[in-house]
Formats: sequence, C-alpha cells, structure tokens
Amino acid sequence: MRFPVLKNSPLFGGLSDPEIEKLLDSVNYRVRYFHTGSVAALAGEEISSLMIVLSGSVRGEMTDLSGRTMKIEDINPPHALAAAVLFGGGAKYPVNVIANIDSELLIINKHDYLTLMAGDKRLLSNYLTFICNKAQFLSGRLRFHSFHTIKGKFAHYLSSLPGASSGKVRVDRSQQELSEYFGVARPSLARAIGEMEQDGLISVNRREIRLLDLKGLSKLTGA
Amino acid sequence: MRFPVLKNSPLFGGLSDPEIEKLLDSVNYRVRYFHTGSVAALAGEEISSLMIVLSGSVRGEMTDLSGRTMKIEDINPPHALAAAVLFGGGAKYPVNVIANIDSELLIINKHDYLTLMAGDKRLLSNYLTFICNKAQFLSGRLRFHSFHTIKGKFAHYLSSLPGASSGKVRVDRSQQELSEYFGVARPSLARAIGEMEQDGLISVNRREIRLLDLKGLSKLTGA
DNA sequence: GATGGTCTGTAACATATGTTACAATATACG
DNA sequence: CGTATATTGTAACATATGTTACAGACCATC
Repeated sequence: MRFPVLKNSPLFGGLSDPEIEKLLDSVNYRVRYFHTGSVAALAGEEISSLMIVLSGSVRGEMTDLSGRTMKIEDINPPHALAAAVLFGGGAKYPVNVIANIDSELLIINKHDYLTLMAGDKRLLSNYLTFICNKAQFLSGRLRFHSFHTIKGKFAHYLSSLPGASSGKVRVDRSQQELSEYFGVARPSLARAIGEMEQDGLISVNRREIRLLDLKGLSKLTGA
Repeated sequence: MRFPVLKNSPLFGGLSDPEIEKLLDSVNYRVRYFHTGSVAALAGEEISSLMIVLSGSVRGEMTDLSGRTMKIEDINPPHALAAAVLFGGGAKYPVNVIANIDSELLIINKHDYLTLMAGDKRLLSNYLTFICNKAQFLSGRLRFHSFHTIKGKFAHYLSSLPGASSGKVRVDRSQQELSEYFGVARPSLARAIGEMEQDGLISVNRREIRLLDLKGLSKLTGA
C-alpha cells in the first residue's frame, strides 16, 4: 500500500487497497515534497493536475493589492486542493497554496484523473458526490444572504428545520454558531430573536421554538 | 434526430447528432409532458433522475411556511433541472418545479446517466465543466459577502479587475449592475465610491479608475 | 453544593446602509 | 443639433446592525 491515507479521502474512499493500487499502477502520478513555507501553487496559475495532501499541511492564502496576505483555509490530509474548480473552464488556482509544515502532495494530471474516473464508477461517483455536495453547500449558504434582515434569515432558518410545518422546532446549534452562520453579530441575533418573541411570532424555550404566527414569519422572509 | 435541442445543451454540447443518437439508444430514457401549472417535482422529493427541458419552460418555486410561493428561477430549453445537486448525498429537489407553459422533459435515471458519462469522456467532461463552473461562480459570489462593508466589496472588486496591479482599471458594468451584484442599494454604492475618492484612495473618471493608495484600499478589505 | 466555563439576555451608543427624491450629467438616436 | 433615456451624483432622514460591556442563566466537574 503506497498511500494508506488515500483510503480515507473523499475521492478514493470506499475502494479497497488492491483497487487503489491498481488504479495508481494504471496512471502517471508523482509525489512532490514541499518544505515549510514553500509555494505549491500560485493564484492565477492554471490548474493542470489534481493535488492531494498526503502528509503535512498546506494553506490557501490570498494576497491583496498592497501585498498583505490573508489565510483562507488549511488543507490537511487526505484532502485535495481546488478539487471543486479542477475541471472548470480555464481553471486557475483561486489562491496561493503554501506549505504550513513539510508536506507531501500526490499529483495526478487532470486528464489522467478523468480517465481513471471513466474506468471506475465508484471513483466517478465519489467525485460527483463531493462536488455536488459542495455546490449544494455553497448555494444554501448563499441563499441566506438573499434575506437582507436578521429576522428574515432566522425565519428562513426556522422554516428549514425538521418539523417546521408542525409549528415546533428544535434549533440544532448555539446562538454563537448561528450568528457566524448568518454572518451577523451575536448580540444582534439575540435582539432579533427577542423582538420576534415580543411581537408574538415565536415563543422561545431554550432550544425549543414554537412558531406562533406563520404568516407573520413568512412576511419577514419577503421584506 | 430525436431531440435536436440537446446539441445546444451544456451537458450534450460538442457531440455530433449520430453520437447523441447512439447514446440515447444505449440507455433507458423517457419523455414526460407537463401542462401549464402542473408540478414536475416537489421540493424535498428525492432526485432520482436527470431532467432536461426539451420544450416549453418550467420554474423553480419555493413555498414558505404560510404557503406563500416565490419564484426562484426559470429553466428553459435546453437546460437541466437541479443538475448541480443530482449526485449529492441524499439529493433532494431544493424547490418545487412547475410548468410555466406546456413543456416536455427528457428524463434519464441518474445511474444510467452516470453509466453514459463513464462511457463517453466528452459527456463526462461536459458535466464536470458545468458543475465546476457552477461551484466557482457560487464561491466567487460568496466571497463578496465576506467583506462586510460596501467599500470592502468595491475594493476587492477593483483588485480583481485586469490591470489592477498597474494601478489603473476599467469597470465593466454600470453602478446599477454593480450594486445588484454586491447586493446593496445603488445610492449607497455611489456614496461609498464618492467617499473613497475624497479620501484619496482612488480617482474616478467615468469608468476609468485609478488606484492611488493600494495600502489604504487593502485596509478596507480587511476591516 | 460550590466553582468555573460557556451560553444567553440586555443595554447604550456609534455607524453603515437603505430609502426617497431630485439634480446633473452622459449616451443614444433621430 | 436636440430631445429622450439611462446613468450618475447628492442630500436628508430612517433604521438595522455592529460594538462593547455586563449580568444572569445553564452546565459540567470536582
């Protein structure tokens, strides 16, 4: 087993050791080592290959006009770099990729990877599941921003919870987490919830929330 | 040629007529007709098939708690329904789908479609390109919301334009369009731009903008 | 049952943005 | 050249949200 970590990756998961070995045999791949701080990819560079972090840790980092950098995310084994953009038209790295610590990256040319997927339905299915989930996540996230007020976001969130039609739901995260999810300040969320309760739209008991005025709530998601 | 419209679809584009015919022969497909106002899919329903609009027009529509509906988007030939979610884990329709006018939908089971893709690299590549572009679009869109102020959004937008590093860029849309893109009110954007000019960060001449203070601009994208 | 930590409610104040309305420009088109 | 149309600049005002700070409620662990 060359890269045992692959078995846990979203893209190679569900395949057996010998199957992964066979796939690797049938394709050109290489492994590159990056020392701490060295650059694995530059923003704007064309993406020609799938890169999977085998060991160590890398980060995506943006540089703004004045040269200031800001970290976007860490990518750890066994995850892939820019997998959601890989096959886009004129795919380019959206960020600089830099090794946090000494790291190994598995590199497979994207055309070779496409050939692999065409030859193994589970591999194909893995990738499709991965990217569809990503698209779904992003699109759900974006939907919240279409509600311009905090009350609107919260009302929409409530309506998306299981049991909303029964008029009683259970919130599954803390206000802290919710406020981050909405992209608003925590006290502002608390105030919005308080006002909605005062207005008789909902009644709050810990994480149990009763939806008292469905019509009123739905007005919030529209205005 | 059974469905000439397919040649123009993102998923079947680039294939010749005989190739498309051959693919259709090798798979179970069916065509369903929907009369004006009838429901092609319900929100929450499991997505078992790829559906492509062959003729007519359908719309995605959300229903909120009080039963009020709001249109999300129209889907016209030769586009597909929920293609970006099709292979997600527990894929469900995110919206109700309703025929605007009498319409025909081509229906291919998603497992069959996966088999088709595995057998034809262009078909596979088409789908991958489609969904990667979608993910890229969504993620770019979402990035703008991470800048909490209008000035931050605008500064980031400027820095993403070609020639930004040269200190001179040309805006490619009207303030009206930009404000919609940012999700803000048009006069607010005008005010923000005016203030940035007063503060000596930029100088504006019609659609030509000079970036005078890169360091100052980059501060806006961080605070 | 005490103690420390996290989560929640609330307040006062600052500020960014929305709203509405109108004037001043550009641009298109005859 | 002149008129209509779209685009942009500007103003006054209303309001939603952010910020900061603190107090009370819950929860675990000892």
